[in-house]
Formats: sequence, C-alpha cells, structure tokens
Amino acid sequence: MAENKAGGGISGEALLFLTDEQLRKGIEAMFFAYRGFTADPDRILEKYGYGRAHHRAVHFIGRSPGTNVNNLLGILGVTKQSLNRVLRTLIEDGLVESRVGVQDKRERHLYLSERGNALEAELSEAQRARMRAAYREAGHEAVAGFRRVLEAMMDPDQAAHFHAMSSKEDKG
Amino acid sequence: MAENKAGGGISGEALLFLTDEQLRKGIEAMFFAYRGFTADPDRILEKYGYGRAHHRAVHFIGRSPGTNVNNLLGILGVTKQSLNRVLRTLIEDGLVESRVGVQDKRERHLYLSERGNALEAELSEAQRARMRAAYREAGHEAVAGFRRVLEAMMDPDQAAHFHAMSSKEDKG
DNA sequence: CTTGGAATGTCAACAACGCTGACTTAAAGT
DNA sequence: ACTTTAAGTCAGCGTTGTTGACATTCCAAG
Repeated sequence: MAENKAGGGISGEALLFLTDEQLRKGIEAMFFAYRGFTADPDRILEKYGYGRAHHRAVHFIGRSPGTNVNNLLGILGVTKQSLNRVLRTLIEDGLVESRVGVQDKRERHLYLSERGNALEAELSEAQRARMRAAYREAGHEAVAGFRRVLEAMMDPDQAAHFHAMSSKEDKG
Repeated sequence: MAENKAGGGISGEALLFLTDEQLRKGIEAMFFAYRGFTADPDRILEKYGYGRAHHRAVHFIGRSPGTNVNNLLGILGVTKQSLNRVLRTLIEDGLVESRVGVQDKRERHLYLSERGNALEAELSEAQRARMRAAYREAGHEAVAGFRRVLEAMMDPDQAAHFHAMSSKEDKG
C-alpha cells in the first residue's frame, strides 16, 4: 500500500490524480456528496413515514412499470424478505399495485398507482433539482467525467443493471 | 416538474445533459456507484465484526489525529449516542485511544492505535484501489469533472467539513 | 466560591432496514 | 409425478440511526 505517495514522482503531474491523497479526497467527496444526494428525499419521506428503502422501490418500479419481484431484487441487491417488508406497506397504503402475471401466474408485476406516481414525482423532482443545480454549476464536460468515473466504480453486476435500465428510454 | 423532457428542444445539444432523463441517469449512477464504493470495505469490516459506522470513525480519526468528539460529530452528522456506541467498541478493542485534553480536560482527543492504523490502512487501501482503477479507466479530465460535480452536490455545511479536511494536507 | 453552561458519557427505548433460516403456496417445467 | 421457480410469510437477530433523561466533569463568569 501507499505506493503512490505524493512526491514519489512516478511521472509528475500527469498522474497527480492518482496520488493517495487525491484518491482519499475522492473517497471523502463521495461520502459527503452522497449525504447531500439523499438529504432532500429523506426529508420528504419522513413526512409520509417512509424510509430510503421505500424510495428505492418506488423509484425503480416507476422506472420499469410491470417489473416483477425477482428483477427488483436483482436491482436493489437486498433479500426477498427485506424487499417484501417494504413492498407490503406500499401495497397496503395503495401506492403500488401488484398484478398476477398473465403468461406466468407465479410472477407479480408491480405498478405505481396514481398516488404512487405522485410520491415518485415528488421525490424524483427534489433529487433532480439538486442534480440539476450541481450539473449547472459543474458544467457539461464535468458531468461527462462524473458519469464516466461513477460507471467505472460500479461492480459489474450492478453496472449491468444500470445499463439495462438505461437502454429503455435513453441511449446515453 | 418534467420541464426538460427529452425532445422538448430547449436548446438542443448544449443542454442535453440537463434533461430529466439525463438527470435520472445521474441519480441511478450515484446509487449503483455508491454500492460499489462501499462493497470492498464492507467485506473487510465483516471479518472483524464491524460496520460502516466503525469505518467512518476510523477513517476520520486517522485523517485528523487528535480530533475531539464534537468535531467528529459534525463531520459524521450523527448523534452523540450513535457515535459513542461505535467509539466505545473501538476503544475497548484497542483500535482507538481517547486522551483527555490538556487545555480543556473535558475534551477527549482521539487517536488510532497501531492496530487501529492497521485496520484503517486495510480499509483505505481497498477503497483507494477501487477509486484508482475507476480513475485510471475514466482518465484525468473525467476525474476533475467527477470532483466538481460531487462538490456541487454537497450541502454547504458538509462541503465546509470537506474543505476543512482538504486544507490539512492538500491544496487541490 | 458558587453557579451556569459546555463537553462528555451513559442508560433505556425505539425504528428502519439489512440479514439468516424455515416453511408454504402456486405454478411451471420436465 | 416430481422438481424447480416465484413469491410470500414468520421468527429472530444485528447494525445504526433516533429521542429523552440524567450524571459527571470542568471552565468561566459573576
């Protein structure tokens, strides 16, 4: 470890962004930024008595209406029991509809109700507003770099989910 | 909401990165990337029976040796009780040393022990390795953009902590 | 010297949200 | 018929966040 100490002089400035200190700052930036990233939704969720897990479920159901439980499990990377607890309350509260599959009747297909869509829109707009402000402040090219680094940071399985998601509505 | 639908044609390509769809993808990229970001430390922590809260404490104590509890509370953004539970186990296990303040004896100054430093190094190197790989893959300019967007995404208070931290060892 | 407040620590209780393990039901595949 | 798959359920547990109440220690102001 510590093979890139500042001043080690591997190749001077060209690799300055790979010094331990620069990497550390990237790590801390991720930590602080993620807190900002979740702060607005957290405040909204609190009003309704929900948590982040509800947000994630609502987000990805809204993103892929009609998705089944197994697919959602793969995306979220949690256990069936954990997701089920969240899903049950959302269904009971009338935010999510669960419909038995047509081809395969074992499957449940998940949809947002009108109220579910309303919550999704409220959460999404808050999060997009912050993202929009950050993008505006950082600029077009910074955003491209931001996205490139994030994609490279994902685990391959998660990146697969991410890309599968993207190909639905966008080609970016 | 939805004021920037793709195809709305506000100004064509120049603002394409501010469409709702692009913002949504940024949001999802943050979600998936953050899981990758924490995956390696999580595996290491499990070996020792610790969690992410322990990681965060060890990280920031290692970063600012001699910091007091109040400062750490500000950085971490949790309650005294929550931090104390984590800190207590780290002190009991001999990873963190708590020394009574010299000027103000109410304060406790926190330091990593040798074993604490070893754990910090193990966690940090794992996380830096992933960050290094992502940085290499994305390239120098992408990293600059990545950092710019992250900083713009932080809450002002958190950004203050971030910058206060940075000025200790680095001028980036 | 006394008192107020700040810094710290501790106890209790609770909630969100992960986890494992065991089990059921229903439907599909073979 | 038998096995596998999808989903749901129950029970229990661990980490990490929360509030509220309270004790201790110590600095500093009156």
